[in-house]
Amino acid sequence: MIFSKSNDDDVTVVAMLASALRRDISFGTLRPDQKLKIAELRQRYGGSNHSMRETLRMLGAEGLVEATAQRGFRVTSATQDDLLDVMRVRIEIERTGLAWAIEHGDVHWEGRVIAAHHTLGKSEEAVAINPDDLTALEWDEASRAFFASLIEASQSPRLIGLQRKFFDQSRRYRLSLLREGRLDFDERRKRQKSLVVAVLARDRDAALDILQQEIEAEIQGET
Amino acid sequence: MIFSKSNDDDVTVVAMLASALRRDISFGTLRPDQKLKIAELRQRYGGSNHSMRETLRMLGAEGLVEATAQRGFRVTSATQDDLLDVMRVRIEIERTGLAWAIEHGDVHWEGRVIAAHHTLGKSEEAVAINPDDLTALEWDEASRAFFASLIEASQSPRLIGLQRKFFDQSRRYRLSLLREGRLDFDERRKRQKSLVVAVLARDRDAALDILQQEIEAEIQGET
DNA sequence: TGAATTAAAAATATCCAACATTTTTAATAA
DNA sequence: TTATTAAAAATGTTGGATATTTTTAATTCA
Repeated sequence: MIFSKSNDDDVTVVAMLASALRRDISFGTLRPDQKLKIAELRQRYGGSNHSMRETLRMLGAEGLVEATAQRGFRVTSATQDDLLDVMRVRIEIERTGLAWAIEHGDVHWEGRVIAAHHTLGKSEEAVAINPDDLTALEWDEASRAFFASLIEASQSPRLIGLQRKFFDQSRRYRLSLLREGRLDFDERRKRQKSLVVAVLARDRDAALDILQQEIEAEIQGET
Repeated sequence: MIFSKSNDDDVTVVAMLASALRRDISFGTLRPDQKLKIAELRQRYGGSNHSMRETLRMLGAEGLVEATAQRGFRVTSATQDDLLDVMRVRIEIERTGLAWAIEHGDVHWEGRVIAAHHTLGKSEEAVAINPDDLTALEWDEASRAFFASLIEASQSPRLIGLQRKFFDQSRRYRLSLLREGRLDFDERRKRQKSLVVAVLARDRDAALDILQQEIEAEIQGET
């Protein structure tokens, strides 16, 4: 068949529950530290108790939820320290990944970076004007895809997985920055542009530097 | 009470199953790529189908097992490429962690490093003489504790978690090296010694360099 | 009054049994 | 031999039941 589900994400009940919960944690509908009682969650999202437990275990693995033996699950707490930790680690992971990608990447990789950058540009414009939930999610995904494209050629499955994981973990903070209008889209556009230029010029040090700045711009503890 | 279980590892059925499976994957009793059928596993390890599924999800998160929708679970395959990937990532993670620890660590941290090094020394002697399964596991744990002590003062929970995760993922390869007698305990002892010296001297560059060598010594694709 | 104890309620962690769906294997036909 | 089809096996999911543990509320006693 020509058409097929692009991802495995919604084929199983557990996968569906997982994405619903992920979304609600990202938007803060399920707040940090909130107790996640199986019975309540089932009422809200459906699924059997086992499916729900399995789902929570998955989210636990992703770092969105924390499990304590005999005491169930709760949304991972969001503190300034946690934000700092995730961003510092992101910087190290992504710097390493980009360095390796610049070393190994070929011209097709460059093409994919350019494409992802183009898509991201459109999304940034859209979300700057109208930051509603749907637009925000699309923007976040475009952003993820752009960063992912950068290290795609790193040839390290683990590094790529880590990038995704921590990008997902930082989503709550990022969407919160967006909601509060604390993102400088003008600066972002300039940085992203010069990042792509540096990458295409294979100017490793410059590229790593700009990448780090772009990530650091998401920290902004207090204005 | 004075005595209490030191870890949450065995309080729940799932946790018990997880450690049993982890052990058997490490030793290769459950071989790479082996299909993990729920029914068979239950016969062998006990537990209900749900507990077993939950366990496999956990191990999936740890990277020891891979899950495919509708097609169940299998032991993560072990290839030369995979070994290289995990070791390269370990090097980056642990270098970063040690750099941060050297920056932040205090004298108590130094003490813990020395203690862990001492314990490791004893274990290395023991396993060099008699590498049976139990001794091997104790040695591996002492080794883990030593590496962990190095980055303990990094002040990054995520980095510490990643170190553990990838150390665990590389256990299969490491135990296999040990079994085949391809570890140079003399070299290891010297490196570990000088690593501790460099750490205590806060000689960052030297320490990172030796740490990297120590990890690389575990790669040894072909003799 | 306030701390400690006890009893009741809620929630977690399990298990068993059953079924629909999907994948894999074996048998049969072209 | 290759395709097709039928049977078997395995996965994913559900509902209901139960022991254990944690949390909450009520009660007692110093």
